[in-house]
Amino acid sequence: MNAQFKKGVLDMCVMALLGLRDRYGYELVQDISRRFEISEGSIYPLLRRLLTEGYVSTYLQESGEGPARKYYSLTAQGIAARDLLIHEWMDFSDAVCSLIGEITDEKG
Amino acid sequence: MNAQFKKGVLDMCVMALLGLRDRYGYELVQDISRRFEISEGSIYPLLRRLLTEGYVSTYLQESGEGPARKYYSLTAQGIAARDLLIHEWMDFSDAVCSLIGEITDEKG
DNA sequence: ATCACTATCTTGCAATGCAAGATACCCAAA
DNA sequence: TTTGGGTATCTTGCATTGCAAGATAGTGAT
Repeated sequence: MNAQFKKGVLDMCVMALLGLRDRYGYELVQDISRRFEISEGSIYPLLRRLLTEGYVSTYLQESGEGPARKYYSLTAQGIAARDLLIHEWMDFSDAVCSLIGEITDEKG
Repeated sequence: MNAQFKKGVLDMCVMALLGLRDRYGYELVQDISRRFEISEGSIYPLLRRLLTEGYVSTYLQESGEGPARKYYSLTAQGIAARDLLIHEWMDFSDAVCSLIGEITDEKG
C-alpha cells in the first residue's frame, strides 16, 4: 500500500468516524485497519494536531481492562472541517478516477 | 484543494497520461490542470524522479514556437509501476469511499 | 525594447505517514 | 514470582513529495 495515498485522507477518515460517535485512539487504529493498513504512529500525532486546531475535544474514561482511554469528540469546527474535506476528496477522487478510466478505456 | 490528497497520485496520473502517448512537461501540467490544480514546481521534480527510477526515458524535440520540448516516454518498468499504482489506488479509493459512504448514510 | 507565451530547471519549505521505542495497566500461565 | 500478551498512550526523527518562488531562455507581436 502506497503510504503517500493516505496523506490528508487519514484526517478525513478519523473525523468521519468521530462524526458517528466518540472513539479513542487505539479504537480508531482498529476501525481504520479494517479498511486499509494504518499504524499507531500515524494516529496519535494526527489526533494531537486535530486537538491543537480545535477540531476535537477529549476526555478520559476508565476501561477496566487496561489503562484509561482518551476519547475524542468532534467539535462544531471539526464537523465543518470534515464536511469540507469530504467534499474536496469526492471532487478530487472523481477527477482522478475519470482520468484513469479514460486511460484504461483506450488501452483496451 | 487539499495539496496532501495529491501525494503519490500525481505520479500515477503522469504515468497514466504517458501510457497513451509521449508528452512533455509543460503539456502534462496543462493536461492535468484540466482535472485539478497543479503547478510546474510539482511536475518537473516528479519527472526527474521517474527518470532516476527508470520509469521514463526522454528525448528533445524542436517546437518552432519556443524552446525545445523534452518529451517523456514510459519504459516497460514504468508500465509495470503504473499498473501497480492504479491497482493500489482503486483499492484505496474504494475503501475510503465506502467509509465515507457509510458515514453519510447514517448522517442523512 | 518590451511584453506575453511557451518551456525548463532549482532551492528550500511545509505537511504528514510511519518505524521504532518508551511507558504503563490488567490478567493468565509458568 | 515473573514472564508474556493484549490493551492503551506518547515521542522522536526520518522519508516523501507538492509547491511557491525565482532563474533561464526561445519566439513573436506591439
